[in-house]
Amino acid sequence: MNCEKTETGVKVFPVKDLDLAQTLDCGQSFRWVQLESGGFKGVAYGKCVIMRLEGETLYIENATVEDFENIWKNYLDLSLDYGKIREKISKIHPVLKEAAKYAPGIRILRQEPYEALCTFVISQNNNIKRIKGIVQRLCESFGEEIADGEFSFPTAEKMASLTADDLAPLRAGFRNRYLIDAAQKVASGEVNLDKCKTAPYEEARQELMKITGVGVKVADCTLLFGMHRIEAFPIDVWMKRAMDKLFPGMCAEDFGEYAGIAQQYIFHYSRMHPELFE
DNA sequence: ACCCAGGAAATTC
DNA sequence: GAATTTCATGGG
Repeated sequence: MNCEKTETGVKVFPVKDLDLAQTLDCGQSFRWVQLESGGFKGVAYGKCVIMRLEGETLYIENATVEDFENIWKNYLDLSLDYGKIREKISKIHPVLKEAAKYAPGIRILRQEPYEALCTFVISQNNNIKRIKGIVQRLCESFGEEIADGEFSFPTAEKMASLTADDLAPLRAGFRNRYLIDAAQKVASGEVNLDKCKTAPYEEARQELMKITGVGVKVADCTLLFGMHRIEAFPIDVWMKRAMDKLFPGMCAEDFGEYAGIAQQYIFHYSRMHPELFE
């Protein structure tokens, strides 16, 4: 895979097994918006870029070759061979094979751990459209303006200096105090996010669950999308329906070391086929 | 008016 | 301890 400078950003070729809509707008990150041009604009790691894919050429506007190597290559998980993984997990179950074939361009993003934690705390008993609005207001209110009208995700330290009432304008409701608790425990070191990247899975889960407002599902999503623990298998309402109907008798462990990737294929497939569950 | 939303805490049985 | 209710907010 080669990355070279263009007039306004970088150009990367070849990029396989990537579909930007399937990856950036499928409920793992809540900060990307699709422009009329078709490109996706978003902020991660304090940088704002616009991505677009033409065949197997990925263009990232407002990025340098250095940023690509240090941030975006990692963010999009481009070092992992998803084609090979898809082939492997397709042998587990015919419906999984079908789901993987349906959206082969899904990748698991490597988001910032604290951002993943907060956005999935916000996600509970909520819908994706509203989650995006709350996250947007959170960044505009308490993040740093890194470009004209573009804001980074606020730090745990910044949020730890606030009270739940300060978050009222976000309209996140009962989740406000959960966010403050998360910020305080991360900022103080009571919850160690770095440890969650390498600790045994159940231990990492318990570490996150020290936070009020973090249960098994939010912990699993944080581990999958913020710490790249691809063995995680978050079960939300869609996944529960899918497991009951499409994979009766199976559990997370049956999906193996790439369970998280399988989960994303199944989640997306299920959301695109609601009629399966009527 | 009623139900649901990538759930979890608080309360009740 | 397991099952049920409540928690803000917005959209359909």
